[in-house]
Amino acid sequence: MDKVDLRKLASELNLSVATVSKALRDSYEIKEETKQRVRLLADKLNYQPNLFASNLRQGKSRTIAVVIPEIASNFFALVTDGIQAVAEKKRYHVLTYATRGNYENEMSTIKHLENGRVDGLLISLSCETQGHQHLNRLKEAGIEIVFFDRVSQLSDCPTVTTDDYTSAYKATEHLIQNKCKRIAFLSLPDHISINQNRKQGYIDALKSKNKVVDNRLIIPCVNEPEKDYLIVRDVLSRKNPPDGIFAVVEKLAIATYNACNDLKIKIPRQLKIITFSNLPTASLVNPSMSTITQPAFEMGMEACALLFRRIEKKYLSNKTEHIVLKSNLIARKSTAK
Amino acid sequence: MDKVDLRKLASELNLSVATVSKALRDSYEIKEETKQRVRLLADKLNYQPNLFASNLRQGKSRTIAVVIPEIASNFFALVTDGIQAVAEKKRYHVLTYATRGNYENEMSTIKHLENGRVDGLLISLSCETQGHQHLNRLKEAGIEIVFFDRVSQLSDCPTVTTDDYTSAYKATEHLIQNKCKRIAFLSLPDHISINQNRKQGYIDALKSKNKVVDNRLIIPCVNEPEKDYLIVRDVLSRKNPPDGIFAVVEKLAIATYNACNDLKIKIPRQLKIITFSNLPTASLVNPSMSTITQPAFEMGMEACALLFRRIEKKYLSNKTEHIVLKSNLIARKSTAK
DNA sequence: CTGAAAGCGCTTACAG
DNA sequence: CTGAAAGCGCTTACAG
Repeated sequence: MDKVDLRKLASELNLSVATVSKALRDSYEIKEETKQRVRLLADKLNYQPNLFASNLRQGKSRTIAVVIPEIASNFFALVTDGIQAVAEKKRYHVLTYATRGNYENEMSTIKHLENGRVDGLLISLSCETQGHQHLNRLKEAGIEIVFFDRVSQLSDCPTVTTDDYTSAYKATEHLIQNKCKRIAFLSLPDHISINQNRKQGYIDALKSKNKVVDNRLIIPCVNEPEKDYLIVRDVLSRKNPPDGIFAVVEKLAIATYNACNDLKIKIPRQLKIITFSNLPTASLVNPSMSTITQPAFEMGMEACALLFRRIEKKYLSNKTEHIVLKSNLIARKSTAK
Repeated sequence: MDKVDLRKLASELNLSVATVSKALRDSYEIKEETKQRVRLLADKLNYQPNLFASNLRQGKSRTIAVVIPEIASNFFALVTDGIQAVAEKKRYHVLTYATRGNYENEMSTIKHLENGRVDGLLISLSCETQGHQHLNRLKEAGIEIVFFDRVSQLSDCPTVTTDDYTSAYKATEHLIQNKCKRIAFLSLPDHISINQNRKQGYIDALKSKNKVVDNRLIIPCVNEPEKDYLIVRDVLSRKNPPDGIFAVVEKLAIATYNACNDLKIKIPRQLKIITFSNLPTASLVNPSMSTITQPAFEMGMEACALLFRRIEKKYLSNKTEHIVLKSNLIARKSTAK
């Protein structure tokens, strides 16, 4: 079975390649009867246009890239799912890249996107990301960028985030109300905006209750499972250990649960825990875990829809959209009095 | 800043486009000095070759597609992670498509891949998949296919799976040893090979212990969270309910936990549960969950490596590789006597 | 060692 | 309404 291309269709139909191409693109220039003949044969021979040829010619790709720190996380998996759902409807293809929280990876990935391979980029920054030259160059190359969750404050790109400051404030308040005196904030590396917002919410909530903000209770983790576990266990083994943990991501909460099991610390009696999380088993763990749950799937959909708005009508892009979605605080047993 | 293409480099360097292209591809035809001049300028101007042009010309894409039923599942997220890790090293791009367990989706996705957009496909079949014409056509188009986990018995493509029959046999045996008399097998829709292997393992284990296989204890779920929950709750509310549940995927186990909570059924006293699962919180749920854990990340790596072996040396492809990885049975409290 | 030329398979402005 | 021709940006067989 030879390859079916426009030339083949054209010769079988005694038409020119130009006419066949236009017919398949439903051009007003072509009469209905011809269009039908063309479509019929194209279907019969299962013609599939060569995307590289048409992308090259048209200068667009109907493809977007998604760059995330990791795939195997409930949050990012749900976001990606939401992105796919929207992209699929638009008949766009989705290239996914995991940076593993590594800045070098992120830079080289983005550099490889500069050749027009994609029309747009949805990105959640890796933990280590600091500079923005690589993203600026991409923008200059005419590729639309939308940040989600872990956004950059330095660029004027559109963003989709959740109300991290407010959620963190409420979560801290919740711990205080349930009698926590020494609340440890388990954080990711510091230059992530999301982390800064959450930390600020935590700090402001403490201040508003006239609690002293103790720097030793802001625990920077490193985003490596084993090391994070050791850091957490270390904190819980201190002479004057915390009686409340506010974890900025779910894997730190899991590390805390594991450390408590190993150290025989009772949750919530000796230690209360709340965390940002999209774990489907939050209500099933022992004890059930209080969470702030982000609308991850929705975030993916919103971010992708926003990206398409930008791709499809660039001329309107003088204003920069910032969408903020609400997270949900669900109190369970891990923070019970 | 205009676009930097070969022509631009060539004119700045007083060379021909052909020479520049060859220099960048490190051709033996070009002298070292010229190569260096070219590379220097290319770096300086941040030249990125247009992939559509070069793919069109060369007839390959350095891109693979991953088609999975869903992204937001620990298992598939881990597999995808493993795939990415290998693809990244080979400097390949990865297009991801989620079929949502829908056959139509799977067909149309695969049809769109027939145009040479990718060099290879890694696929785990959707629950509903039955026919194989769409995959056969893709093969005829010269695109290499590797199946993983949910494989097809009908094609002669290479596969990467786990030892599902054996694992299921052992899991059933484990339940019997812990005194279960009526073990319900919660299954996915039936035409998935993985499901058939797991079911056969279950049946054979029962037979080997001289237990009757009661068809009513093979419970087909439908792969929709709410409906599955209702099916499970219904089973547990029967007059003569099961005292053991063997779930073929983790979401059915989660449904079971939820149903037990609602119906006040005590695990493991009244009901024991074991499931195939990659949940990071299996040891933290209440009670901790006995699992058969598949090496998901490794499966992704193996499948991707196998695909590259096929892509890179098709001439050797007269034998079909089938890789089987070992799963791990981890007994926890949910199956304790 | 370098370059002119053809061609990958499309799309589209233009002519008829 | 149809078609001839140019061109998207590369790569490569061939000539010199």
